[in-house]
Parts: sequence; structure tokens; C-alpha cells
Amino acid sequence: MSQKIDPSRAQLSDADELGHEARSEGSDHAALKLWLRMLACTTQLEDEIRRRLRTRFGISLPRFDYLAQLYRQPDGLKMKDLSRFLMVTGGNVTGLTDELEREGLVQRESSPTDGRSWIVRLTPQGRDSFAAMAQVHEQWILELFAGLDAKAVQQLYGQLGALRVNLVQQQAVQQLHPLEQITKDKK
Amino acid sequence: MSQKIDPSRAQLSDADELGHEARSEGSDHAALKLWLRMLACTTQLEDEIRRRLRTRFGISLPRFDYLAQLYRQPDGLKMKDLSRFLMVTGGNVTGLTDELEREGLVQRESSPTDGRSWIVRLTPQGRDSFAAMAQVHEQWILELFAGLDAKAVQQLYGQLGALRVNLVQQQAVQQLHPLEQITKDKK
DNA sequence: CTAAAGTACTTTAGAACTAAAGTAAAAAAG
DNA sequence: CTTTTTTACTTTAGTTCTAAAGTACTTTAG
Repeated sequence: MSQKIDPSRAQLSDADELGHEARSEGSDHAALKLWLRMLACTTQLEDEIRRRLRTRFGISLPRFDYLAQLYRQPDGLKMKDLSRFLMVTGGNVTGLTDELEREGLVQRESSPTDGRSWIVRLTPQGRDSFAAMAQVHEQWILELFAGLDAKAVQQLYGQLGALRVNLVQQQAVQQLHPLEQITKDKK
Repeated sequence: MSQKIDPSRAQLSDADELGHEARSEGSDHAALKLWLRMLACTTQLEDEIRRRLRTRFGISLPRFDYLAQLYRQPDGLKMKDLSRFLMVTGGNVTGLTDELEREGLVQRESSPTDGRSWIVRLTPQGRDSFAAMAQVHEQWILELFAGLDAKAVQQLYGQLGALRVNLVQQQAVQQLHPLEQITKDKK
């Protein structure tokens, strides 16, 4: 039997917890509380999406992200660039590429200009598979964010942007998710 | 040499990217873009905190979360409850407990009422260690969120709360982070 | 009571990563 | 040129998790 925890029973009831939280305005620790709530929301969403990708398409989130990155690069990408875009180590990209190549979704081609590099590219099958998944994926997101109206979405987006500017300045670190690039391009 | 990626060079420049994002209001895919930005912010913050905990205190984020959960339970917790609160499997709690016990930060005691259960509790050393770490941790959060003023923090907090209500309703899933409970209790 | 079902923890195998070292090609420095 | 350094990928060992099965105790139903 699985040991996967049942989050529905975790901790106190929704109403109770949310009640407490609603009353905590003006108290100290505001930034810490915000951070912990952000973390909880994101973790929960990510786990749910990971679960759906697994059960519906039999694919892991890291592989989905990998394919998303290649999807917008018809000419393929060097593995080094994939590693940068996905923010993972080169060793990880090697392993993912091995698996996805074995499954026929991507292919390695040796670079004509650099004997050290591989160019990785979606196969036609990989392109079709990802296109189908991306469409369903976006529907899931719309559904999971249905609790927020358009105005709240825009506000959140803007505030998180400000947060990110601060992080970038502090850490000289910045990274976009592959799908964010896709949506940007679509206008 | 390490292969850890250098996110400062990843993708396009900050100004370029953020410029594009600023212009994307009113476009389609708003929820998807919000989600991807949330994910990017949270991942970045989490990685940074993980890194700081590692270099400053030599502790992993999962262990920090584990200690945070016990910190507010002077009478200890059953491992089963720890597993629920931390949203990880029982096998994971077994492993973490083994390590933290070996390091002298927590101790197992057999439950007087249930022969199957262990009660896990911080040792005095564990309590002192965590208290010191938690204080520094909160300073880090204040610093990383310095880009947001008090009003923005409250707005974000509220909007994420609404998002969470929706998630809870959809999934019957709900979970608080251990530190969020701590701050709630402190008033 | 006793059998069946459930629960708490542990163990095992495996997935998805990282850091660090290894190999080979390219670029830079002399 | 030739040497040194850097770069692109791979390999290896180790970490942190999960799912599933195993063990032992407890609860429930007859």
C-alpha cells in the first residue's frame, strides 16, 4: 500500500486556519507569513500539476519542462543552453536527453560548428505530443486559478514582478520558465 | 569543477525580459503567465534559502522544516503526524529522524499508549540550534522581500489566500507550513 | 475470544536531482 | 605553432524524496 499522505486531513480545518490568517493583519512577521503562504500555494499547485501530468500523460514535470523548452526552438538547442534555460546541471540534461531520445521524443545531432556540442531537437512525434499536452496543461491552470478574477490576476502578476526585480538585484539571478516564453511570443 | 549553472547569464537580460513582461498586460494566457511567474519567484527564493541554510548552518531545508514542526510542539509529535504536517511520506520521516537523532537534535520515545508509535521530540540542543537558525532565517526573508512595501505584502497575502481557498475547494487539500503556525501563535 | 482490517513504522527499489571529476574539443595566450 | 585554459558533455557517487511491500501492534466485527 502507498504511504502517500492525505493532505485533506492535514492540520486544522480550512475555515479555522483561514480564519486565523484573516485576523493576523497588522501583526508582525508579515513577510515571513507571506513567504510561507507563497510556498504553500506553489507547492500545492506544482504537486497537483505533476500528478495530473503523470496520470494523464505518463510524463514527469521535468520532462514536460524540457519539451516545452525545445518546442519553441524549431532549430534545436545545444545541451548547454538547455541546461541554462532549465536551471539544472549538465549531468541532469544528459540523463533526461538519454531517456527522451530512447522514447523517440527528441533527437541528438552533432553540431557542424562545434565538435564538443550536441544539438537537441524535438522529433515530429515529440512536437505533436507536446502540443497536445500543452493545451490540456493550460486548461488545468485556468481551472486552478479560477478563484481569482482578472483584476486580481493582474495585480498578483505585477506584485510578483516587483518581488522578482528585488531578487534579481540582490542575487544577480534571473530566469524565465520555458512556457512563459511561449506565451510571450504568442503575443 | 562544479556544473552548477550560473543563472545570472540565463536567458535574456533582466531589463529586456521584464520589459516584455510589462507590455504583456491584457494579452491572453494571463493565468498561465501568473503561474509561471509564481513558480519562478518561489523556486528562486527557495533555492536561495536552501543555499544559505546549507552554507551558514550546514542544514538542509527538509531538516529545517522538520525541526520547525517540532519546535512548536514541546510534548513531541508522533512520526505519523510529522509526516502529515510536513506533507512527506512516512519513509522519508523515518530517514530524517534517523539522521537528526544521530546528530543529537531530536530523540525518539516509545509511546505509552500505542505500541506502534514513536514520539519524536527536540533535545535541548535541538531546541537551541533551531531557535538560533529561525531568527537568522526570518532576517533573510525580510531582506529578500525588501522590494515590496507593507501594503503590497498585505495585498499579495490576501490574494494568495483567495487562490488557496479555491485550491482547497477543488482538491480538498490544505496544508500550512510549520513556520506559519509559529508566527500565528506569536500573535 | 478470535479473525479481519486498519495503522505506525521500516525497508527497499527507484526517480530526479547535485557536485565533482573525467574526457575530448575549442579558444586564448605565449 | 604549441601550451594553457576554457568549454561541452558524460560519468560517478551521494542526497532527498516516492511508492510499494513488509512487520508488528491495535481496533473492529463477529
